[in-house]
Amino acid sequence: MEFRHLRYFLALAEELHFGRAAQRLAISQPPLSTNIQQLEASVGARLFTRNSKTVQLTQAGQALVPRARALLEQAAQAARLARDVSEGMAGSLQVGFVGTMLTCGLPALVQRFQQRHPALRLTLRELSSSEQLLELMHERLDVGFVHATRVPAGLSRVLVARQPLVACLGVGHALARAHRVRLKDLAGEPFALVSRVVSPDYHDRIIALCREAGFDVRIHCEMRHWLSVVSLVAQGMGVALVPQSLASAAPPGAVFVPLEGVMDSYDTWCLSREGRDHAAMRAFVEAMRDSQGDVFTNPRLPIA
Amino acid sequence: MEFRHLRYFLALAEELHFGRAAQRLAISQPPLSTNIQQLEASVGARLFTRNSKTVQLTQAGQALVPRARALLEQAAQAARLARDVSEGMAGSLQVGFVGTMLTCGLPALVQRFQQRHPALRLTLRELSSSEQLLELMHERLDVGFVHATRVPAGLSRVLVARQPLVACLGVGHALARAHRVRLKDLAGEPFALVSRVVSPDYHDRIIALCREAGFDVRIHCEMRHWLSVVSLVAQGMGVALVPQSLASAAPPGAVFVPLEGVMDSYDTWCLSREGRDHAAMRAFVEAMRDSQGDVFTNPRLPIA
DNA sequence: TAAAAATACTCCATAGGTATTTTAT
DNA sequence: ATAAAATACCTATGGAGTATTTTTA
Repeated sequence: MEFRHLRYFLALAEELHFGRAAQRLAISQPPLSTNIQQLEASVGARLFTRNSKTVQLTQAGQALVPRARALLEQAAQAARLARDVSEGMAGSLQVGFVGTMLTCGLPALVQRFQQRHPALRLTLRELSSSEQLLELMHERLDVGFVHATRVPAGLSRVLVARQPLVACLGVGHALARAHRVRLKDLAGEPFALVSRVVSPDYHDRIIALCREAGFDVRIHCEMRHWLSVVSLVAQGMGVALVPQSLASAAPPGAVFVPLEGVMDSYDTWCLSREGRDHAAMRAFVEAMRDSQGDVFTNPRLPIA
Repeated sequence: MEFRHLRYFLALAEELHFGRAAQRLAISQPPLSTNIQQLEASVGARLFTRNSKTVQLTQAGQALVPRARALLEQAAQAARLARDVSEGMAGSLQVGFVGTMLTCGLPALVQRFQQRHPALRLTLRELSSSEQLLELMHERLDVGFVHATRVPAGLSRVLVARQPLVACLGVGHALARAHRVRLKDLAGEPFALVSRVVSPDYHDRIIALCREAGFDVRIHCEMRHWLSVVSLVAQGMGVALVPQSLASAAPPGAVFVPLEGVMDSYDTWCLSREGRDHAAMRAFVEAMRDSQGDVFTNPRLPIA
C-alpha cells in the first residue's frame, strides 16, 4: 500500500467514476484502474463494484474511506510537526531556574515566549544552580538560569540579570530608615543566609564580603529558599544580604537598604548546551538575549 | 513522503547506523542514504545529525518517530479492517425482526453469531413486517425477520421458523383444560388481535380462518404487540390465536391449547437484499439457514 | 449501441545496485 | 588511517501514457 493508492482511492470514492477521478488526479484513466486494482490486491478485498455504467463502494471500501483520509491527514501532520520542531515552533523545552528569577521578570518573559511559540511545551523547574548544572550535563534540562562563577565546558552562557546585593532589615531595625548602610555596621548582627547546600556560591560570597569588611558573619539561621530568608527578616529575626529584586516580592515587615561601597553584583546567567540541535532552545536563549534590558529591569552595572 | 521512507526512517532511527539499518532492510547503504535525504527534503527538516562516526536523531527526528510508527501501524490496520469487512468479520449489520422472534430463539442465535464475529456491530430493531420491507428496500436494514405472504422483487428469503397457531385462553376459561380446541368453539368470544396496522398479514388471516370455521371474529381489542395480546388474555379479557412460541414467554394467567383441524402455520422468513455486496449479511443469513433446526425448536411442518 | 472500465503495450522516471569519493575522528 | 556516509553512475522495475478491447445496461 502506498500513499498514492490512498489518494487515488479517495478521489474515486468521491467521484465514483474512473474518468472524472483520473481527470481530478491529473492522470489518465488506465493507470487509475491499475492503481485501484493494486490497492485491492494489497488490501485483499474488493473496494468498488464496477461495471461499464456504475461504480460503487463496497462495504470494505466504505470502511476504508475514513481510514485513508486519516492516514493522509496524519502524514501531513507528521511532516508539519517535524518541520515545526526543527524550526523551534514545536516540541518541548525543559527550563531550570533559581528562586530569585521569580522576582526578576522570568515569569513574564516565559509567558511572552510561550505566546509566540504556542505549540512548544515548556516545563519549568525551580532548582539550585548546582542541580541545574548537573541536569544540563545529563541533558535533562535544556536551559538553566543559574548563579555560577564558573561554567563547565560544553555549556554556553548569556548574562540575563545583574543586580546589586542590598541589606534586608526588619522595619524595627535601627538602620531601617537609613539611605545607605555600610556592611561593617552589620557586624555582630544575626544573619539569615540561604543554606550552603542550596547555594554555595552565594553563601561563600557573603562570608567573604563580610570578612573583607572586617568581621565574621554570625550565622543565625540557614534557610532553604530566598523567600524564607526575607520572611524571617520581616519577622525581626535577623538581617540578610540579598539580591535587590527580592524587594519586589517582600512581605510588609522587610526593608531593603543599598550597601555603601560594595560593588559586588549578583549575576544570573542563562546556560544551555553548546552545539545541540535544538531550535527551540536556541530560540529561547535568543529571546533571553534580546530582552535583557526589557524585562530584567534592575540597575545595569557594566557587564564584564 | 512514502511509506517506504517511513520504514527506512524507523530502521535507521533504531539502528543509528546506515550500514546496519540497510542490512536490516535488505537493501544496500547508498539507497538508504538517498531515501533519508528524500524524506528530509519532503518533510523540510533535518531528521538525523550524521558524520562518519555517529548518527543521531535530531529533535525533529525524535518527534517523527512515534508518528511514523503510528502511520505504518494504522495503514496495516486499515487494510486489515477492509479485508475483515469484505469477509464479513467486521463492519455493521442492521437486523430487523418482528416481536414473536423474541420468544422464538432469535436472541440466543444472534448472541452465538456475535461471538463468532466479535468485530461486527449488530444493531437490532423490533419492527413490523411491513416496516421491515420498507427499510430493506431503502437499504436501512440488511436483514429482516418477517411474516409475509409475498416478497418484493430484489429480496431473497429463507424460512427460519414455522409454527402452528394455538388458542390462547385465560386459565378461567371453560376450555382452558381441554387438550384440543376447535376453532368454531370460539365463535362469539371476545378476541384480542394484533392491530392490522402492525401486522396486516396476521390480522387478515385470523379473520379468514374464523370465517372458514363459520363465524365472524368479534374483535374486542386491538393491541400493538403480541405480548400485549397474551397479557390481556391472561387477565381474562378475551381469547386469541397466537403463534405457539409465545407460550414460552407467557404470564401465569394464560393457557395455550392446540387447534384441531387448523393446518395453517405461521411462518417467519429471514429476508435480505439480493446481490448486495455485504459479506456480513451473507454470513448472517447463512448462519440462519444452518441453525434452522437447532434454535427454532418448534414443530416442523413440511416446508413448502 | 454507446459509454466506460479493463487490457496491451510502450516509454521513461526512479528505486536500488556497484564502485568510488569524501569526511571526520 | 579508517570507518562510514555521500556521491556518481548504471540497471531494471514499474508507473503512467496511448491505443485498443471488452463489457453491460
